[in-house]
Amino acid sequence: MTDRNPRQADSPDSVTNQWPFELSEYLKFDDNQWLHDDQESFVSEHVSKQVYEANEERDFGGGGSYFVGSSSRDAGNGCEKKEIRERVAFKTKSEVEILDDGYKWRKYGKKMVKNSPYPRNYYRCSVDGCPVKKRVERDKDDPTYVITTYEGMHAHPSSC
DNA sequence: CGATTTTGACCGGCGC
DNA sequence: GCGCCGGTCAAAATCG
Repeated sequence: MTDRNPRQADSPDSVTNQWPFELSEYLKFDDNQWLHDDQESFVSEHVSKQVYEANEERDFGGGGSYFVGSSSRDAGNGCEKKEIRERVAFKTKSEVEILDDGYKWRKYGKKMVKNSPYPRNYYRCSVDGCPVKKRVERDKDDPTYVITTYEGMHAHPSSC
């Protein structure tokens, strides 16, 4: 890595905090199956309508953020310690896919997707006990956009 | 020196 | 049964 933002890795306060980006859209699915064949079209359309001011300078400025959530089938369960697989898809406009959200990520794989001429990067939380995984992929239609998919919740202290 | 990255290969699941 | 796809791990190399 070249430079890591001076953000804290696991602070009791920052964990509950939100990302430095501006979340505008928020979608929620149960057993979402996003990222399919024609899914790309619906994403493009959705994101297209979400325009914002040009705030990106060198980091990402945030703004057009797309979000897709899944899992959560049992109602009345906010904090579980089982294998909760929360999927959070995030579309952000940035040139770099290494968006530092406050955690340390260790890349563990790169794969080429058929739908996109760009490779997909697989990241994982370097913190021990953190089953959180991150998937970063570039948009096929808009290379300026990066789709970050978070999987799982941080198992850091002060989380529940 | 340690941590992290990189590429390739391997594995499991699913489809046909 | 085989092929394909996606995902993960591994070893080695590199950076700070």
